[in-house]
Amino acid sequence: MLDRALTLDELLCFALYSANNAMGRLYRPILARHGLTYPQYLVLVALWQRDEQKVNDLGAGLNLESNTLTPLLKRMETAGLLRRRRNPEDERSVIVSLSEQGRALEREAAEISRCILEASGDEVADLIELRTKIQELAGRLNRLV
Amino acid sequence: MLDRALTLDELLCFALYSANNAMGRLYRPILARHGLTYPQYLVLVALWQRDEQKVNDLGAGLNLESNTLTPLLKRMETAGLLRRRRNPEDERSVIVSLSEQGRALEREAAEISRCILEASGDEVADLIELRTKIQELAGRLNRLV
DNA sequence: TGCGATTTAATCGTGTGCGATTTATCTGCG
DNA sequence: CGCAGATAAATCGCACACGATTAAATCGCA
Repeated sequence: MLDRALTLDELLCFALYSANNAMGRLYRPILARHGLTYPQYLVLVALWQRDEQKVNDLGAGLNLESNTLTPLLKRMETAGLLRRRRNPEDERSVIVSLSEQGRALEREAAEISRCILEASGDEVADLIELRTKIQELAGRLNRLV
Repeated sequence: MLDRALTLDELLCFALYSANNAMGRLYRPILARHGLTYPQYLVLVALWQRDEQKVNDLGAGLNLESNTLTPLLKRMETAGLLRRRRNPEDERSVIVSLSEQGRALEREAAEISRCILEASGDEVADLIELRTKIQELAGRLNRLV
């Protein structure tokens, strides 16, 4: 089956790719006003949720590894958003914690997510259902890797 | 409303980001066997659908601009997947066309998309509905930019 | 106790995405 | 005809993602 040619519009992967790029383009100018990039914002969300996480903990939450996180966290440290220090209990790991500046941004985050929510659609229940479906998909895909 | 802290799992944007990354990780080793990256594969899908497209046409289909496409297409040309030539009718534009090698990969693409389909879920109708919802979201977001 | 295996970050190279700008070509209007 | 404005691609710089590898610290077992 499915011998005929594929089209972009038939590909679930392209729908995801395109929606993710579009979301990034929407967030970028809003986040730029706070000196943030999109992945940096996600790191902050993770830290607002729970401060003092090891790099691996952040990676587990974000599905990223140190090859991506280390340089990203270094840039955020340079920007004064967080601090990185070796875990005294186990010098292999590094503990990431919010700076005052990083914590302060949380108060503006509600505003940001409201902007995005409005842009995403009008029916909140539909968005939640969509989010759940996408999370399930991500879960299935991640389980294969 | 929504004064309390956000969590990653509540963010539609993170669901998208995470699912898109996971999809990329799934595709990467499969595509690597054919010497392709994920965006390069999408370019090929667009060209299989319609050969001889201008850079802007590809960009309209993929929601990308020349700053992304030009280097990507140059790498694909170097790899022998396609050819780029100035439009004789209008030397401003560049026409991208498949090489024999690029065309040949289409036959293996059905195999690739079957792999991904199996990984994505078991109920095809559900996947199609999800894809449609994501496309609608992408459409709404893109319309704002 | 000692030392190989494991764990954790960091490093490196490649390929995107994209805002901003530049270069080349064409169009249309006086 | 000539030239300002528009259009198309290319260029540049920066920040991801990620496979592969490395370096440092800890663990576990003989």
